[in-house]
Amino acid sequence: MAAKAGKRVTAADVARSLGLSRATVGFVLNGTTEQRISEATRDRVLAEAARLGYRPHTAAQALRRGSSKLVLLIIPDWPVGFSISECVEEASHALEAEGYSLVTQTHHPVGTARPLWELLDPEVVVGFAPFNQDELAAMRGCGITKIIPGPGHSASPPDPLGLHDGPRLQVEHLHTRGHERLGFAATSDPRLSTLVESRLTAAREAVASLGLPPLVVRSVDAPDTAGQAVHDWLQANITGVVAYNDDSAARTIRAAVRAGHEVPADLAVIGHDDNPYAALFLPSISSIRIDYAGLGRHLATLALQAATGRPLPTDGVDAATAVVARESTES
Amino acid sequence: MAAKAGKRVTAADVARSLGLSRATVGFVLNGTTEQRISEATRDRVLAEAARLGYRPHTAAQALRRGSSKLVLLIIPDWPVGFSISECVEEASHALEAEGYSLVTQTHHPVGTARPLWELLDPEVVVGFAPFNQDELAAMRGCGITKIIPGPGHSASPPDPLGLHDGPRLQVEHLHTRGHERLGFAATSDPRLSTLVESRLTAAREAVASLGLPPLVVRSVDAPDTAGQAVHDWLQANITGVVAYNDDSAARTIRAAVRAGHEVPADLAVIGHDDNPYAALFLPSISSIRIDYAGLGRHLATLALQAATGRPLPTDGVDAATAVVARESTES
DNA sequence: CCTCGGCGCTAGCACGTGCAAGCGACCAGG
DNA sequence: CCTGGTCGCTTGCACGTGCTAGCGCCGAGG
Repeated sequence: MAAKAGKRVTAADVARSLGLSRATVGFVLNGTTEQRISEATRDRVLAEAARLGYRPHTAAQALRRGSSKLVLLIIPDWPVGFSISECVEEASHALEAEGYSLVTQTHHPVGTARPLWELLDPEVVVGFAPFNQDELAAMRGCGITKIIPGPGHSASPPDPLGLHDGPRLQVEHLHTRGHERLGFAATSDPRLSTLVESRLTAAREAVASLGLPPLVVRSVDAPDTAGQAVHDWLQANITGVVAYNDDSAARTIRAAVRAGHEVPADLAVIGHDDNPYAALFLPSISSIRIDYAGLGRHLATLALQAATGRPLPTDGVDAATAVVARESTES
Repeated sequence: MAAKAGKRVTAADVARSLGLSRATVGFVLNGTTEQRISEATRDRVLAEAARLGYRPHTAAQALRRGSSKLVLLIIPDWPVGFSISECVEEASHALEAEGYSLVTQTHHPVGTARPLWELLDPEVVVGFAPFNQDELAAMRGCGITKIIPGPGHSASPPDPLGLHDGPRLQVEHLHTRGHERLGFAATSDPRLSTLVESRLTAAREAVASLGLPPLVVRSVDAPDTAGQAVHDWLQANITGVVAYNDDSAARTIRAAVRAGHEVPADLAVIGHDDNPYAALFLPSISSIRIDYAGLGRHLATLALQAATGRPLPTDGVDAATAVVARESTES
């Protein structure tokens, strides 16, 4: 059944075993339509390949064809929780259907580990947030040209990470609950800066379009700054806080409760990302649920589009972001 | 400076540009000691390679040398939080020093995405928990023989994930605080079963060695089962709960507080993994901090050992697990 | 019977690299 | 002047695959 111990089964082994040429085997296994192969031969080859446990040598394929059929997904070091794996799973699936494979790397900004694009030379590199100039330069230096989101399309049109929809929903949720004066809980963590900025901007737009007074922005990283932030907000008659994510929301709530205030009576707070801990918190935290599966499919479509060139019907983005209402905004 | 647009710079390009043979270039770039190369030539080659921006073609190297120099780390889909990236980063670093690279894949058990070992053919596959029979069979089918933890060494001697130290520390921590009758908060999530079992076993051993009454084990997955668990524990005069992880701890605390009890006065709870949210919870959750950096170095050592064959001095495992005492166990 | 076309298959090159074997030049010793 | 050895470099093969060009055979048409 299996091969002799330790040796790899090659297409040549299959050919030899059948008394055919290696080319024929290659044609069958690749399903080449250029070349006509009789039904009988095709079946024999497939059966023998299966019997011997033939696996194409990826490195040889990549060498010959010049492309690795790999897509590298750079995952930021955010505490986005494990829901991201659902996104990865879905994207992998969609890519596999086209013969591509997904490799992920969590990018540790402070670290110096060599980025994977240097040695996997993937066809496409996909990120959740735009890459900075240094990263772009490094990729170009490795001959990688297909990058998403590219410098061209500054923000991917369909808004992959709910950069606009999420904050808008947060603001609208608080507004419907009667909150007019809103604060924004940010973090000063530099590695999050781009995403914080994106979400803050989106929240500002939502506030403006509703005709509400401008957001009062504060950082809530450490307990003391969070306490100060809560103090400032209440001083300014803020009654609702849009948090950058569930972590910021938790910090805000913690500081408010510790200062003797009631959540949501004195201060309503809504987070973002629907981290699993949001539901466990006391009080449980209202949040924005992101459709990670849809996001994964979307990213895969983008990647395939870039890889193959053909535009692929962008069959309606189905990444549905939604509010999950919990105790931190409901009485 | 850089290459002509779109074309890859090969060792042959460097050689041609200098009027040397490709072999010479290869010897210099590989630092081969078998072959003597004059200092002058060596410098010229290195300079020209740098000038042209030469990058070895990984696929070609892998093909020729027969090994991919890749280590695949399978990360379980646990909500272990993002600290795991520190572990990955550290392991990458240690592996790079030996010319190996680390690729990670979060294993989504319910998913059907093809495992990466099928197409990267890594030299070693490393996991946090032992692999099951199906996975082992699949790997062997792809010709992967070096697997950690292997079926041979059932549990890696130095206890990578704090499988023994962590639970022992939890029990001892509660015991020092005067708790004699202890409960164990588990989860019935099947994908966590192996780790839960490991930690439960370790906790039982610790309890036994201290001469305490046996652990009362309950699941705390859903709010109602958690409520029942808390009820059972208090009924049995349990005063301290060892939680499988911080998530279980949070669920336990939530249920206790909701039932009108005080934490830690009525029930002290200690979690595991020191998830970032443990410190934010109300009350903040005592936990076990794992030395992820040390764990990463350790895993890298194990992988190199398996890859190269030479035993590599296991220079003292420095993975230090420690208790982080917080409000959920301190008055 | 000869020719011609198509079907089914094969010979062989190329991809970029690592490395074994070999080859010319130079130098010292006899 | 010849010989043997070493240094520095080159020729060339192998890795496993994708795919182009071509080859033999067989049946049909003239």
